[in-house]
Amino acid sequence: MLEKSAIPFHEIIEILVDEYEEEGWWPHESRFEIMLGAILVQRTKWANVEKALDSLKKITSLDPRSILSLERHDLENAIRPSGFFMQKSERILSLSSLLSERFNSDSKKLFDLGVGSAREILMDLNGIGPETADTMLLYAGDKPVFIIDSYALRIYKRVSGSRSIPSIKHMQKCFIGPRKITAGLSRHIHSAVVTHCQRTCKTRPSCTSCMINRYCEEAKK
DNA sequence: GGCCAGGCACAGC
DNA sequence: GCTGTGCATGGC
Repeated sequence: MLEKSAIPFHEIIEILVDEYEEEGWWPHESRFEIMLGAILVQRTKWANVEKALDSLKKITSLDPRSILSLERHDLENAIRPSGFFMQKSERILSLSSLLSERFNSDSKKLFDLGVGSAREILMDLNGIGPETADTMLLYAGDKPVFIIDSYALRIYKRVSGSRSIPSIKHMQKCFIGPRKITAGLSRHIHSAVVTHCQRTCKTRPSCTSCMINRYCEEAKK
């Protein structure tokens, strides 16, 4: 009976993907900027991340060495709007040191090691967990990685009416369906899931206006 | 003024 | 292994 599911998840995801374009919702100018954004956005809204990135752009050239040359106080002040500024400045310095020392500040070299190795190296850094690592792999490394975040989990739980936490493999199977995972598909699914959860399937959901409510246990309540 | 936001680490069961 | 908690700011 384990992980048996009659819910047509990939049909649901198809609807969301059709509804929400992947309109460059993660703006960036470099791989490193994406990686910084992935740290800065932890438990924070993107609007606040933009403030932090804008401030950083004014005082650095947004590359690892330039970040490392900052006074700690200036780094903290720049990223203050994104919250948790002491933790996040520590995490940003760890990442910058890693890239500077082991990859000559070229993050592409890290991703060229492949998904498995790159993920392991990133997760060894304090403050980079599975979601942040996978976000970096997908958006900065252009790797075909499926991101499980709290939004994907929310949709899974509400649609299925299940309280238990499914395995990552199971969720991936549900969301991707029979298709082959590509970076492009994964980005599109991830952005659609996030957008849907921000606009409709919020902490307190607006089920009456939801385009997938006919599939959803939560909406039947 | 309370609640929430693209997590993670760490302590205590 | 799982659950609770601290981390901090900004916007509704």
